[in-house]
Amino acid sequence: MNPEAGRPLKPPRPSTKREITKTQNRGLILDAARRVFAELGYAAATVRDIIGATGLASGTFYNYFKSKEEVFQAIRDAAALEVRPQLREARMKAETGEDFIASAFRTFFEFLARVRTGEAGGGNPSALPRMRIDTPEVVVGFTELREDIEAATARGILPATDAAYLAAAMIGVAFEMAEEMMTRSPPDIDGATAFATRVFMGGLPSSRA
Amino acid sequence: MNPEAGRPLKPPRPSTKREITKTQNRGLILDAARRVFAELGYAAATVRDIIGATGLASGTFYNYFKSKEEVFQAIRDAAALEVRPQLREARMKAETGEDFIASAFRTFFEFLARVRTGEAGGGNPSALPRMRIDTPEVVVGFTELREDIEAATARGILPATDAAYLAAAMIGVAFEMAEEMMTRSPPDIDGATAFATRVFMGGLPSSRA
Amino acid sequence: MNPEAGRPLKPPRPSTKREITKTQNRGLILDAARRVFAELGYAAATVRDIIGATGLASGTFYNYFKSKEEVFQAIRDAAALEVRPQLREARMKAETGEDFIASAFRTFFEFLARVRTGEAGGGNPSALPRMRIDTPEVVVGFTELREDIEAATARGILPATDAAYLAAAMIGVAFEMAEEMMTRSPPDIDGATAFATRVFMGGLPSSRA
Amino acid sequence: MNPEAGRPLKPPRPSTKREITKTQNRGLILDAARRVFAELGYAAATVRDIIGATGLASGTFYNYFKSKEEVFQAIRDAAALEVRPQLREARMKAETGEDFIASAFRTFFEFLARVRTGEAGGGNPSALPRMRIDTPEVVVGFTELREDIEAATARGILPATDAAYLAAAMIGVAFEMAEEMMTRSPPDIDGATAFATRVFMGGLPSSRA
DNA sequence: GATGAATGAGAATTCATTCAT
DNA sequence: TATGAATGAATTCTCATTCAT
Repeated sequence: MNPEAGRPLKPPRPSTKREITKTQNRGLILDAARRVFAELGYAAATVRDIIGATGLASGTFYNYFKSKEEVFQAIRDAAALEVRPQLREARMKAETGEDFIASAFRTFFEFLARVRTGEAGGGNPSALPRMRIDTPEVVVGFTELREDIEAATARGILPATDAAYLAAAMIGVAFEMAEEMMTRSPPDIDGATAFATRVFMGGLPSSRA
Repeated sequence: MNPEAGRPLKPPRPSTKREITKTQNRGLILDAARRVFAELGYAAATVRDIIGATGLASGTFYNYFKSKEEVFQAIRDAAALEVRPQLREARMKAETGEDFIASAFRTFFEFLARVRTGEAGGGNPSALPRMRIDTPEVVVGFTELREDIEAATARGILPATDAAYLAAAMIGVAFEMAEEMMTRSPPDIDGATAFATRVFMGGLPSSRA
Repeated sequence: MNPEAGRPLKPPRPSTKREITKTQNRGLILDAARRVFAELGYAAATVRDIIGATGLASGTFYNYFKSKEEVFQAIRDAAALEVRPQLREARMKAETGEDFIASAFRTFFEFLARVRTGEAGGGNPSALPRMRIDTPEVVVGFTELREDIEAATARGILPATDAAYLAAAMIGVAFEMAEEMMTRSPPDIDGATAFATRVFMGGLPSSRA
Repeated sequence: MNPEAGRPLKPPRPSTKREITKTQNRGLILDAARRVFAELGYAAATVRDIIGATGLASGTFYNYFKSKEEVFQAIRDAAALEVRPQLREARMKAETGEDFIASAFRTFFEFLARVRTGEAGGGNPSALPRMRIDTPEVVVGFTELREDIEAATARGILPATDAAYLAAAMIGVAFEMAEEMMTRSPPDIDGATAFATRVFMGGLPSSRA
């Protein structure tokens, strides 16, 4: 199922005593899985890949997780736990539509930038050098952003056009721009946020600037 | 990568009954692969899945394609062959920015609507976003649209903002909205086109209309 | 079963009318098989390989032979038919042991030289650049030489030592020297014959010359 | 070709019960492979055959070797490790040509006798010569003997005839006679050595003795 | 006969998962 | 709890052979 790419992911060799305090093995596995999912995507990643990136024995994996899917969910949940407070805060402070949109995009961009640095990207058989959509973090970002938008539309902060289309459009912009943003170094969070916000507040940005 | 470079460009039109069956089988495999990729995604799909969806014997697959990747490329190439002229025409005729954007979106939406009918849908093991990004047709749509946008920006029809961000934003909108659009029946090509165009021409639709 | 080597064997494209007089297809197949066996050896060669080297359709093969083994036997029989008269003649003329040995070696060397020119040799997984032992011609050569020796021993032309050991030794010398001989161009039939004969007539050659 | 170049040269001696089993399994596979190669020849042998002769699960094979070829090499390397010192010793001690030749043959015969016990024998689909040339041990024996002869010729112990022909002749004799020798029980090492030596020291044995 | 696509048994290889240590 | 070898089902791919044209 995985003939496609070399697996450059090196297991971080545990050396200090501190790392030997294992029951952080769970953490080790989660970290490895994050890297593997980011590089290969959920579907193409194998449990083997994760174990390999872990440096642990294969059996150990099953002391913590029953399957690849369970790791995926654990990462997703952890990520969700992390973003949610931030989003809630942004949501609270937003008074105007522009405010709301800006902070929604910013939160999404910041979250991804934090969580997805050091990503490899290569190795896809179909030569898609694209950000992986099936990564736990992205799924979380998606979900939260979508909820965010829907809530705002419901609350009247965003105008009540076709809500589904609006959510789709915003998510699409967020996702695709995130990828473009990540190619710039350092990740251009401010620029991306401004651009995206302006699209939704007034059409093509330069028709204003 | 193309060992048969010296062959006649036009494949000889199938005339005998045998050749017709052969062409049909190739099409059978391509169709099956389209369905399987759409349902499972490229990475999760197995050659077996494709063969199974085909009704043919396993060996027959290898009479036509060397691997899963080769089918993918064949589908992508066929799709590209189909959209490219349409996009070029839209690009040529567009005189204003609005024109350009509207027809780019419309072409993309129409193309996807045509190509994605008969899609299966469910069956995902984890709660992954249901939209497959790694489907050959989508890749083609992406590439072509991006080129389109960049050309238009270069020609001055579109204002010179950050072209990469603009391309990303449009692609994101197109991609995500297409998904939403496909859930409505019949596919709401007109509505989706209008909505997307208005976003890029004037910000949130209802803030104007 | 054959992942190992590229198959450089080109099907000789039939072009002239004369070659189209097919029922020499049998000959075509035999020739192709000879080449394939020489390059890959009997065990590693596949029917596919032979068909490929033939330029014919796969089904055609089965109009002439039931299997790889049948082709092998056909080649072997044809070869045997060809050497036997020569060997008989040499056998008849030989009056002394030296005569006999010399002509036995010479006949063997000549036969192989004639039949095995243009051999490729490469491509073995275990990097054995050795003459193939499991080639129909070699089998024939073996068999005939062995019979020859045994007959001569029986007739008293050769001294009655351990006949089995003698046969083995002569065959070994013949076979291994044949390989060495074939590496020289043109094949050094005279030298090889002289050398081999002298070994058996007086020990290490230079202890005489 | 050796990605693990940095590991300690001495593999840690198996101490735990697990490691012992592992070493045993490796040995099991090697032994099975030896038997299978001897019976079927390298080319005709399948990984499946080896696994089958092993009693292990199919996957287990791949815990030890990547392919049929790798097993072959492992056997060959092990065999080479075993003969080389013996041949070197024989080479060193030899003072006369007769000495040299006798001990070269003896070493080779002894080696083969030791290594080829437990061979299965029959089962060949076609009337191929029963001696497998493509068995790892035979390849090693060949290589080592050839080197041996060449060195001796260079040192002047053997007369300076055509060294390549001499090597070929000796190897042929050794190889073919070994086969004959093995059919006698117990393997007639002394007789074979004496016969072979006498051939090279004085021509056909009985013309002298 | 000649053709060459279809067939499906079988070979190579990978992988999630178990379990004795 | 950690280990990592063993397992065997699942997968990819090859090949001899058949058969409609």
